[in-house]
Amino acid sequence: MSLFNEKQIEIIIAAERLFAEEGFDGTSVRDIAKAANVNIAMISYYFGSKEKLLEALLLYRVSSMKLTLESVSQENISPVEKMNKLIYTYVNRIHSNRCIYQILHFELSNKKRELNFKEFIQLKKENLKFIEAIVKEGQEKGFYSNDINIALLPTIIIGSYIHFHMNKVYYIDLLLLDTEEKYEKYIQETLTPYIQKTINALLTHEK
Amino acid sequence: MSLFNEKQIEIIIAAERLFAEEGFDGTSVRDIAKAANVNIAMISYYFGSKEKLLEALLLYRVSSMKLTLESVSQENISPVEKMNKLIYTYVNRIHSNRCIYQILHFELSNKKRELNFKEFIQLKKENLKFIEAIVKEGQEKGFYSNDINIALLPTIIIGSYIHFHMNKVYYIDLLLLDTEEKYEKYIQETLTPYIQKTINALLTHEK
DNA sequence: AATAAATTTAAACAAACGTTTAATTTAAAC
DNA sequence: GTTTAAATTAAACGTTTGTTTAAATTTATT
Repeated sequence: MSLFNEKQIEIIIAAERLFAEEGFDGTSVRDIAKAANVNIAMISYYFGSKEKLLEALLLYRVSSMKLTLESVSQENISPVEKMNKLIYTYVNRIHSNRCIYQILHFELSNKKRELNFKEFIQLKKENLKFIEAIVKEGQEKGFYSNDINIALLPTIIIGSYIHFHMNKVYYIDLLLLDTEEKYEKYIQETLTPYIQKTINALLTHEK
Repeated sequence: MSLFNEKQIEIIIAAERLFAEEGFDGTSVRDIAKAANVNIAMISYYFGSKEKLLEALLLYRVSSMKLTLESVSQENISPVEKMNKLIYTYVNRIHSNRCIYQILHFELSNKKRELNFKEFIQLKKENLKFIEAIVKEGQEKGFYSNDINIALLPTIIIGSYIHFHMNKVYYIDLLLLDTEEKYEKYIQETLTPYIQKTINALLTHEK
């Protein structure tokens, strides 16, 4: 059983796209109702308010983002390969969920609303544990340097991807990614391997 | 002669803080007028509209951000030291201008307003040239690998810093940075050196 | 088939929004 | 000191905002 019924999910999905594209304050409940093909009153009816709809959206997405890194850390491959797979999986997941990440980034750094980010912070902490396990395995097996700030590794991975995506307009201009296919291809074939290479270089780098 | 008079700059500065904290659509002209201690009508009087005030803010900040990396690339030090200094200067400048960067990141990735980002994109391209010059000098002198995607270097540098700052709430929790001093100190003494180390590892890393 | 509950609707609500007005005050020019 | 221009004000403008209402429709239960 899901937390939300079909109609509620339709509204959530429509709101997600609009919140990402226009911002929460830049989106009206009338916009959402039109995009979801429902009457304006349905948003209050199902969620109570526009802000509670945002909370429902966060709950819906964050809870669905759990448990994607666990399988990687249990595979029977070298720590270096594990790390590459983890970065690939991580970047892919953020890319697939880029709308909610965009919304989250705005809401995390803005003082307007008091939202509950505990679940999101918990998710980030759990992801960090998987990364930590792989790094420690790599250190024990002599692949990696012992002087690593593990807490900042996701900063580079996510930060690089998010910054690339947020500055899409600039990179389209600079790298001539004039079609959506070229943009997607660049993320898959250049950006992701580049992040993998960067993390690998950092982890194997000696003082 | 400045483009704006004192009163206009007061309004711009007040708007900058509010736009960063509450978002453009989350800030009303009445909020701005109150923060700048002027009558509501002064915003239309001086700038024409709220959106034109945002444009004025972008113009004001972007034009003041030019020419900070040039001096670094001309110093008589090794490419490795130059790169470290450049990253230090770069991160510091973004940190000092974090409000406008936050606004820019939202506006760049949002479809609501059609703003003129040409100046900002030009600034980024000029910064890239300085980075490129240092990397090529490092390659010629045998410090750096020849297999470097230079266009993506700022992605890591800025992306890591911005992501750290945007997720401040999370990092305060994770790294116990419970005072503003500790947060500032962490950026200076841990995050910036970490970014320097990462870039250095990537540049010196062999395939 | 009758009843009850859940869903959907159009209309209305007050509040807040960005902008404009026209009158007033302040500063500058002559 | 008078005239002209610039700056500032309070009030009002028409829209749009999120939310609620009460009636109508659909679905589920008995």
